[in-house]
Amino acid sequence: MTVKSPIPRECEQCSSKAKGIFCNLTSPELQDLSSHKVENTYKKGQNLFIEGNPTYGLYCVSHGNIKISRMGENGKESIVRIATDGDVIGHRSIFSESNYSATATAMEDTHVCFIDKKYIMDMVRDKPSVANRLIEKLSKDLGASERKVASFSSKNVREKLAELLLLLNESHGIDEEGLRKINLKLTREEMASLIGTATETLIRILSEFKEDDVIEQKGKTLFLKNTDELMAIANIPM
Amino acid sequence: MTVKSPIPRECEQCSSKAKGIFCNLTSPELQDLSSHKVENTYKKGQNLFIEGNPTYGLYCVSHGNIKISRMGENGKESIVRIATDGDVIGHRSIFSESNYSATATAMEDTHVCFIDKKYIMDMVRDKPSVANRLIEKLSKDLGASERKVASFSSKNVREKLAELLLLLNESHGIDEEGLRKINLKLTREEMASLIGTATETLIRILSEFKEDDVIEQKGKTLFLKNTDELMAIANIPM
DNA sequence: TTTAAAATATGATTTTACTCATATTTTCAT
DNA sequence: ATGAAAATATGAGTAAAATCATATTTTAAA
Repeated sequence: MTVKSPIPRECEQCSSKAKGIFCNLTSPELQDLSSHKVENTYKKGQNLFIEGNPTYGLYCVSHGNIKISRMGENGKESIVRIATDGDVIGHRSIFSESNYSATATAMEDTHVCFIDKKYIMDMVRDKPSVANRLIEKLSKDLGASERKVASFSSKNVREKLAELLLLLNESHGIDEEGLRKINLKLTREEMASLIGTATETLIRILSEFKEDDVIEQKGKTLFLKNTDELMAIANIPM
Repeated sequence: MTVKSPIPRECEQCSSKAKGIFCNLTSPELQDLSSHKVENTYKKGQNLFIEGNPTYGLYCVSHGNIKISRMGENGKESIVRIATDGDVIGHRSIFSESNYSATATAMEDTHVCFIDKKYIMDMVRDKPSVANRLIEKLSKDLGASERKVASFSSKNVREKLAELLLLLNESHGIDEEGLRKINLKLTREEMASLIGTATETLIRILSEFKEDDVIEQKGKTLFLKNTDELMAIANIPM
């Protein structure tokens, strides 16, 4: 039995603080934010919001992994990204469209803080640091998204999968027994959806990677054994 | 000989104003902006900036089409988008990375205003309306980019091409003889690069569209004859 | 604990799109 | 105006990945 680290009740202690858009706020400002947030827990499979619904505000992930996905016209789910501890969700939608363009689903039991749209809007107007951090965050998100488009338009599945494993390593990787463990439970179908390929194709190439000793699989969990080789496969310059 | 509309010298008259991030500024503020901008003309093929170069500031397209492209690891160009009259370029890079992630190339003789990074930064800090518009713009750009990722991961070339034609219609389409004319000179190679496919494949499917009377080609210019059909092909709900 | 359902895995076949080849047309520089 | 280069076009062969089929393993529910 492991000792769980307690979930912080105050924004000041929250993992979202450093990564998020509130990192430059003063203590009193954070306390005000704290008093305006609404804490929520979601069980595995529950939705924070659904594609097409009107936007209510911003979500800060305090603990847990959340799947952001779109439903394609063909009925197939396309996963946009996996948000994790400290990530902010919904910040794009509240500033561009009136409705969410994707669905957010808890991948496990999750602790999330909700901040009302109006409070955020006021903050962006009154606190330059928040506006600035938000601009920075959106810019980085856009950069990442454009990189993804570039990958999708020039890479084959093998290259895209290698790239995905490296990205998951950055967002969810932890050290374990000298290897990098992808600390995230994903079905093969979900992995396939992240790179826009068929589940069977993904499984096949994953098997090739195992064959080539680039990754290892214990149960459902993936371990990276050779990130340099993955970089080479993904065509990422070092 | 056609009568050219004069290119405005003042931001207040500029086509960038309405679309851009400065639309809520007062007259004196616009005049100050005007006096800080640097006007530039670029001949066809000249670069505004190059991928990897440090960022200097923001570019407002007053007149002309500008290609934003990345060089893939495989040596093939991947076109991110085509910016046109009123568009802003480089706003993402100056707020996230220190270097441009793409190259901007004039597709014809072009008139562009350059605004220094520091001036923009100060403005974003001091004028909430500018920060707000910028946040909105980045949010919309991110939305568009995420839509593109979704398309790329679920659509085949035929669907992507139909979608591209519709997008070009929105950004560059004009009415002519009851049809929609794509008012933009693109080589087939460039069109292919916009949707991440091989040039030959693009030409083939374009021929199918001609066959099916969905588009028409006069010289190098494309005309859309049946946008509803294109929507159906692209799987875009009406 | 047993059983049904879901997920993983692998093979066979088909489809899609890429590559290579080559012909024709268009564009551009001299 | 003319020739070279670039762009467009189309065919043939190949490669990549999707689909369909089915077996095995894992997971979760009764």
